[in-house]
Amino acid sequence: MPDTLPLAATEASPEAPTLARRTFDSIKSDIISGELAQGSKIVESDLALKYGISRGPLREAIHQLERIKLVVRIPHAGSRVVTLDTRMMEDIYNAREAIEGMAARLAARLMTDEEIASLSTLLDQHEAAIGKTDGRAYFQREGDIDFHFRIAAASQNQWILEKLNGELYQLIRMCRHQSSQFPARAQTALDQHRQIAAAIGERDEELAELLMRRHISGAWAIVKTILEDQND
Amino acid sequence: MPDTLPLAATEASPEAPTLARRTFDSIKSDIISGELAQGSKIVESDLALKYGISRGPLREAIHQLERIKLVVRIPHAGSRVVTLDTRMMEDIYNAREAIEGMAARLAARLMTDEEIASLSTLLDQHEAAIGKTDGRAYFQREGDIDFHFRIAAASQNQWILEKLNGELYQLIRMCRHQSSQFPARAQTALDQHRQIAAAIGERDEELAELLMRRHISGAWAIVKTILEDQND
DNA sequence: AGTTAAATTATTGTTGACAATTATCGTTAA
DNA sequence: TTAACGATAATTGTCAACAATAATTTAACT
Repeated sequence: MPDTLPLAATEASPEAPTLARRTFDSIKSDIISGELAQGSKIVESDLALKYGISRGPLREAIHQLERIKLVVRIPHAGSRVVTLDTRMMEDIYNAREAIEGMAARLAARLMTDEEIASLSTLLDQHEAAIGKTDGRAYFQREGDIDFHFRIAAASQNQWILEKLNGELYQLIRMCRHQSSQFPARAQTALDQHRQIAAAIGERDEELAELLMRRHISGAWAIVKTILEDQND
Repeated sequence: MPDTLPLAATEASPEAPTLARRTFDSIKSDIISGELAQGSKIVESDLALKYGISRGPLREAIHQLERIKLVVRIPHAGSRVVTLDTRMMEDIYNAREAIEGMAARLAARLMTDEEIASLSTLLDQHEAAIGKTDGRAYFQREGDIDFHFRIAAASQNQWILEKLNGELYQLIRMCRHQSSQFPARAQTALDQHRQIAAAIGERDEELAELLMRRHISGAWAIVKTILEDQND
């Protein structure tokens, strides 16, 4: 029996099973979008009021946010929204390079031929999108993450998938979303994605890992200059 | 001012600032030691009674345990102690190989000469310990993890350090602690540690990463056979 | 007897009040 | 004027009761 509920249900019916979880999602997107400013103090009672819930589930949501590093918490002293400095982002990108390199290696080993074909289709779509929207489109940036997500999923490594999707990508989204400048390197990225996909298609684990690592460290080099320019 | 507190303080004064945190530590060691069996159900009220606290902080402790994967939790359905199957441990070791390889690379770049000398001293101590105690103790006393921890710390990458020390090493400890057999490859491990330390001393990032990865994937090959033997 | 449905129980999710801790601000003294 | 001290306020940590959900048992019916 499909749950074809009336529109009102969208608001009323949870979608997510628990209050804490819904609140977690809300605050998360508020932080990533910048609605909750970096470094701003989080007062439990205030936020509980704002989201219309009690402090219990709100606390739980904050703990989950701390887990994925969107919030830093100090016992008895409260919590603040994370501030993304260059140092932290370098840690993130270095870790990402290592993990996602391994993911690419595993993907080259484990992806089915159908999945590889589907990945190629995805890149075609991205290419079309770039042509239409002049490359800088918001869609493309999420499209970038689409590609990386597929590889992470194909690695069949739960730990890696969870860390990439649940933590690192969130922070990178936040960093991108709040950076004033956007690099227009959509075509470059797409070319590299194609090379990586090709290496996976050849089942060349070594090359897939190498290319992925190079792709990511190259991205970091650019992000780094942007971050450093901003701090002047 | 060193905190040379009297013995009584160890018991009476918290050491950890919050109840939830202390309970987290307690349950964690109970799980790692096997006192709380793998796969056993966790009932909040029972544990709250057992540890003499209310459900609030206990819930918080359980959430933290879920974060480091010692507990799996399903909304509205309760939580259980994790069960370490071969599949999960393979994920862990693959992730560890990637991350700790990167840590070794960064360590080769960033370690001071003093730290390198100190690392060498540590390995001397381990060698002495092996001679005395017939090798098995190297793993049991967790000297092995000491070495790896130093490298993780020397990477100066907070994310990597936190994931290794807070998550992966815990799971590996648990796996070792609850495995009936112990591989007596202390001398082999020590030799490999020496090679890694040497590469770091030479500031050879490439080699340090390579050797670390080989060291870890070698360890996994052994752990894997043990796990598979156990499941018969 | 087996299967489904209702009622009961057990367990988790949520709430508001209370306790403990930390930060803030004004006062006093050097 | 500044530094240290103490009182006050703000905020987090903890608790016990209540509500909602899921699991279990019982009962009825085919």
